Amino acid sequence: MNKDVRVRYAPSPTGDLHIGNARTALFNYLYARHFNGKFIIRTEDTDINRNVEGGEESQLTFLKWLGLDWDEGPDIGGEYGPYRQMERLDSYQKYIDELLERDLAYECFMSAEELEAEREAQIAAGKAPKYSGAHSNLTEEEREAFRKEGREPSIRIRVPKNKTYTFNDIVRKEISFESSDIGDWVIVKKDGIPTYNFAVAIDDHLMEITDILRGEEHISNTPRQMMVYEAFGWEAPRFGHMTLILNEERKKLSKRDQHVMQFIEQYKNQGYLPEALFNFITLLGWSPTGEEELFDQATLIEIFDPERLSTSAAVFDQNKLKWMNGEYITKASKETLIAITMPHLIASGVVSADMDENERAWLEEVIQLYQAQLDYGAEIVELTELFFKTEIEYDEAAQAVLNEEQVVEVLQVFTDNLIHLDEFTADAIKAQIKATQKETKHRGKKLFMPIRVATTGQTSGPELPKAIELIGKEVILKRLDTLLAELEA
RNA sequence: GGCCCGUUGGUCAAGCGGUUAAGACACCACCCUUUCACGGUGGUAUCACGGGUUCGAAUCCCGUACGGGUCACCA
Repeated sequence: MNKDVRVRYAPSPTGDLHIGNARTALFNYLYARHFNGKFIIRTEDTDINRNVEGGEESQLTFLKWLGLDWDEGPDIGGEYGPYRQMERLDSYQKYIDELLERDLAYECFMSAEELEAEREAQIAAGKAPKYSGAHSNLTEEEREAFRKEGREPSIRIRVPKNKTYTFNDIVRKEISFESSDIGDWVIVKKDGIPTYNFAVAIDDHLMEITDILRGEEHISNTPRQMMVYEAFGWEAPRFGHMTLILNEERKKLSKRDQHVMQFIEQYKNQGYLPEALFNFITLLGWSPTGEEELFDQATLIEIFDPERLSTSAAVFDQNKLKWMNGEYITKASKETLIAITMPHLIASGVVSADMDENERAWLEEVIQLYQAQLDYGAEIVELTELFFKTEIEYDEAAQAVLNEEQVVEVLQVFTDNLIHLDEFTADAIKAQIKATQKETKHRGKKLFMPIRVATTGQTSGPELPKAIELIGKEVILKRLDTLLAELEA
């Protein structure tokens, strides 16, 4: 690389940060940092009808949450500002004027209805819809006449005839398009605002962007942008088009999909860790050389290699994300674990936000019981249900255990042992389980399962003595008594 | 429909002319744990199809099928 690498992520503030956008941002970030380049954020807000209030802020907030940082952007400025296209309108004007001046662009007065009619006629005739060029050679008089009618012009660029646009895609290698397949396209809308394809090329050039990684849906935009670079004699950046992320039906992940969570915010809210999400998304459409899959951000920056970007689309496997998040939770600090779980417990109403110190300490112990098996924060609610109620229900698997013949004896003895316990601690409880074993001669599954099921209602769960301690003597004895009464009846 | 892109297990994927076709998730089995969870070991399962090229093809070429993207005064 002869020039310093400058890479950008250009979000439209039309909504919250989506997984697909996050991935684009993340790979550009990795690319910039790997090559010791600059990472820039530019807001593409030229579609004033679709912009939403707070959209930009939301995008930036979740980018930050994911662990990205940038060198220039709408929030921090920089030498190449401003970083919002709507604030750059002035800088586009001279280029528009120049194109008009050189007759490389022209005013088109056709109405939306006329354009639509033209398109439909082409489709009906079995042809690819494409602007006909009807207004490409209007005389000054004709233009004047249209203006008198009150028509507003848009500005279209003249697409060169019989030209092949070829570029060497970072991920797909050589791709070419014929200019004859592309109609003169709009560079300035009727409202005077430049279109995406035009503004993006001007901005990328002005901001000295060297490399662009974006979604596959932009492949066909590339020749258009190349035309702009060509018209001004500018060198085009390197383009790389990443594959799309698909849903289970192998369709482009769309915001309407019900099966997977689409927005980064949802993952944050469900108690996913940003490091896990970062790691997981990186592995969607890119793979390292070795067999390792768990990487922290610094390592990913170091080993990232754009040559290893995948050329085929990937299905978003939420299940594997869950697993990976679980791996990160297992390694997380106590503080992090509490932070991603406690709010869910409070929200579910089982504990109060202004709990006292004792309750908090108890709750933290309960939560820690599940650190190794927890996959995401919100899961804590169902996992810990049994700690927040006195009566429990026994499902089929539990019933099966309770039907075993030794159950009554084991539970009877265990209950008697427990009643006299002064210190209701895990160690003491463990000793009583041992004592129950000696007395009943039952051990292993025959010993533990009845106790586990009777006290927790579940056939699987956390370490038993500790769980019993945390449930508390009173509740445990109550459960035991109730169950024994039922079993004997 | 035109143009563009893609196709290795259920999913993510390695592989870039010669491999017993890695690894991960999920699933199953076993081991560890006096139970559970964690962990460990092993197993089931893949080169879309048809032609070439080659001594040899998952790898290269051409077709077909299938999937996707795009053809906006959206980005």
